Amino acid sequence: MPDRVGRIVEVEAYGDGEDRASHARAGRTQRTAVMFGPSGRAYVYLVYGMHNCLNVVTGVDGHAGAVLIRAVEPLAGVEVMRSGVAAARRLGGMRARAASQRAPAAQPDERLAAGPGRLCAAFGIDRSMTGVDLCAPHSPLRIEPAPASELRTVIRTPRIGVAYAGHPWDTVPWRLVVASSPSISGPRLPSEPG
DNA sequence: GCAAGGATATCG
DNA sequence: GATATCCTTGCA
Repeated sequence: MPDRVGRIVEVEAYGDGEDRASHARAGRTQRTAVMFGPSGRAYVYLVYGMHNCLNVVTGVDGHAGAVLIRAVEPLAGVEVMRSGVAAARRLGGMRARAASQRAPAAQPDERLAAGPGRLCAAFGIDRSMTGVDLCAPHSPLRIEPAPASELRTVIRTPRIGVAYAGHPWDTVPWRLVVASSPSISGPRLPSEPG
């Protein structure tokens, strides 16, 4: 029985070298090698020097592809998640908090993993997880299909934080969101696609 | 609105 | 070997 369980409520798809927003745009490098391997493996990278982001490798072996997990709705193990998030914030926010003398704002349970960096902190995911088989029964990190009774309506939007990639990569609707979830990232949901 | 933070890809 | 850049976050 895993100590932490959550429902994935927000993802983004990233392609191969054609996709200017994908890490695979530079071709196969040491960092992105796993993106070119068999699907179902984890690809974890560090962004902005402090946040880990979890991806699931997709596509045919030999071709790059990944799905970034952007938000998870906690279902079990909330206390463990909370301690993980608190620990990550101690590392990142020491200076700012020392200046303000204030305790960090409390996070409601449903927001603990609302964001790619936060879900990694909540689940204790870092780059050492890269290569883990997310489909294997005994992996430390697993993704399983939800029961039919828990299926949710999903909408599509453009991806977040990829303006640098330019047209059309900053507008392709490759972000999939469970709009009804309180655990999605960002201040609020963009307008639904027409 | 913006700084923090470190690995990475790219250049010289 | 140096440096611009980045699939973010939390505080001002």
